[in-house]
Amino acid sequence: MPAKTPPRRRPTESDVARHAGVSQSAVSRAFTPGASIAEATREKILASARELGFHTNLVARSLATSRTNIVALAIANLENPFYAQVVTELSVRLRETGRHILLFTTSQEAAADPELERVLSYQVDALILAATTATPELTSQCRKNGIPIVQINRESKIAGISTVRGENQRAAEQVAQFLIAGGHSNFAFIGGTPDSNTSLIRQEAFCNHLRSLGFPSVKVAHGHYSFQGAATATREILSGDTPVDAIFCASDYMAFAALDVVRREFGLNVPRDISIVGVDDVPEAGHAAYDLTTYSQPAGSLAEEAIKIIDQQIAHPGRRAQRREVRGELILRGSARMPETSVFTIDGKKVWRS
Amino acid sequence: MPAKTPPRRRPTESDVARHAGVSQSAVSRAFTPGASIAEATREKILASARELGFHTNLVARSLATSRTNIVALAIANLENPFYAQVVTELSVRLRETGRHILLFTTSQEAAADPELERVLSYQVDALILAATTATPELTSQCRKNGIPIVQINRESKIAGISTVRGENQRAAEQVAQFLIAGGHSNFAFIGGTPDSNTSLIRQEAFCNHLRSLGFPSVKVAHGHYSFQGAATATREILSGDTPVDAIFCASDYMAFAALDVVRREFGLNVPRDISIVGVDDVPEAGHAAYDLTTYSQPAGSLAEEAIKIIDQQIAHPGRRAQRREVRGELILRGSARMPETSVFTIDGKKVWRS
DNA sequence: TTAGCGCTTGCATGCGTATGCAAAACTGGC
DNA sequence: GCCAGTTTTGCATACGCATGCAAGCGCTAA
Repeated sequence: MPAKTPPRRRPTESDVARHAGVSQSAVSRAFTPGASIAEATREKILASARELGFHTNLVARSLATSRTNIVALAIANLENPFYAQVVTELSVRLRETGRHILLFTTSQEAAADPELERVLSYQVDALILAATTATPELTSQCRKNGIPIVQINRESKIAGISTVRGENQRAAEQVAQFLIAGGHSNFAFIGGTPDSNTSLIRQEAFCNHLRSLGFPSVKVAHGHYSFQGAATATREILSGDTPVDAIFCASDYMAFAALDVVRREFGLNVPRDISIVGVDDVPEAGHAAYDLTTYSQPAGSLAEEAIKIIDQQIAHPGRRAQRREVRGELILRGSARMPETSVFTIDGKKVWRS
Repeated sequence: MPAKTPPRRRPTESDVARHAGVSQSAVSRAFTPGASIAEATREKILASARELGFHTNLVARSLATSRTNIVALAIANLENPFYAQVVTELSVRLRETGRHILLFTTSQEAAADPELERVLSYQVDALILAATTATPELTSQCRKNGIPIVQINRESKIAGISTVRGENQRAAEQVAQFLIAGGHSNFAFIGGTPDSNTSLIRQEAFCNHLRSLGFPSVKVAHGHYSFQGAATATREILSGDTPVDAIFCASDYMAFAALDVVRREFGLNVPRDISIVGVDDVPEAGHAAYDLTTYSQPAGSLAEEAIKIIDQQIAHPGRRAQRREVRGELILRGSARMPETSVFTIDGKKVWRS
């Protein structure tokens, strides 16, 4: 009966050292960029390492350096393609600096997610939250441990949390202006969760702008950032007794649901009977099936800014939290009636100049 | 000038031990389920830990136990909602056993991704590949180090890699049967990448089945699993001189592109002029804008089986690689012409019995 | 009262790498 | 050929936790 394959221990630096006839520290230095080691020795060591199939044990390195090069990413709503994009963009950019993502999928009300406290145990270098918010406890714990937190697309009332977001205020106002120019007069808004301040800011900017221009009050419903939720919200809005000829949705994903319901269940023609506008400009918004007019929020830029903030906070631990805004623009497509004037075509792209 | 906040070192077990008047090992045991420790001591320690804000340092624990409780997940195509679902399902299930995901986004041809070798450095407990395949080198490295590999939705010619997939063969045959029953006679297939064997198996089963029944040869084009790629493939298929009245796509995501092109660019009516069928049954397939007929491939089951395999491999390191198939079913919606017979409505759901 | 047993506890060491410090090996100039 | 200066190297220890082992403890039974 053949002996079991020995549980072959992974080679360590000591193994490599022995094989190359040097000390363990030499091996360590051979793998540390900028360390003091002769080129010849270094090559001899790398050769041995290759031969033995050695790979630096990052766990041990992390213990010794107390840096893991791991960033925790908590994300809700991965089914929303916008956040899938955010994940991808973050991943690509972090990889450029040799870092990786430890993924936590959470519910929207991460406020209540105790699981997130585990980030503290994992000794991650930073914490990024997308579509969720940190609890005050988590925040203070992280601060105590010097772990910077950045929230993407969610504001926070808590001090100490940095924020990256799109142009919520401007987006809402531009959309309002655009819909007015398109001749609409009965507006509705589909928000995310009632407590999401991103959604709230958009809602208030949208409503205030319209109110200040004398339009009747905006119908508001909440889609909770989910597809089904938004579908329900749309039904609610269209079933009321006041007519609605334009719906502004707090995300493209919810706008898709609105389009579905408006067309299939209410038999309306878009944009003849009703206009629908979203926010994000996810790839799907450009697909023929939706052809959604929307205010963009570039995932790549959000990711980039988030990482910049993290890096700064790591470099200057004392520095206070930052808030950054990333520019977007109104993307004209077929889901909203075009104004008769002020629409120009530049480089084959339609643009509206208010 | 006020002193800077001291770089407050995180409390360690020794700190807690001192505070609670016990030894460091006692603290360790207090946090190790099943360890030998008196309940009273344990509580005293937990109290101290809470007071000091102590959290187990998982890096140190990992070094000591040589288990990280981290599973590496390499994923291509996160923009395809199917894989976003897979990620979520894996995340939820792994969390149940206290594990987390270290995310690697790769290109489809991960064959060429050297970045993945890093999983070896991170000492992960297992490696899951979704929509990509491992290189032989990576595979042997992993085997040497006792890291099990599971591929989701991609077969592998390499020994030592476990596999979880949907019913590729049956799916293709069922779809062929269904389209025939719907009265179609000119078929096309849009595959993923030419070297994806998942796509190949579907293609061959589809084509062989039709050929054996005497239908003209199936037009084949490759969409490379991307939206734009599938759009191009669709144009290619429809621009030929032979007519096509049914397209089977290797994924829902590509089917969406086909629908877009067929409708917008060729002005065809679906399903009157042409039928389109996908595979996966992603949530979007049920949305009104697509209403796609498709063969399902349950992401949750795939995730579950993948984890089961991993756990077995970890428990029995010697055991050889496994291949599992997860059941799906044909989901009838509006993108494909209904056969005039054999379609029943069960629980409000349409079902086809060939 | 004491031997014996089982449950708790602490001691000591190991996990694999990084790094300050001092010793060793070079280097170049004279 | 020798010395001062510069690299390069090895030694020793730290990082924070887990765990085998033996000592300590309380309790039961004789």
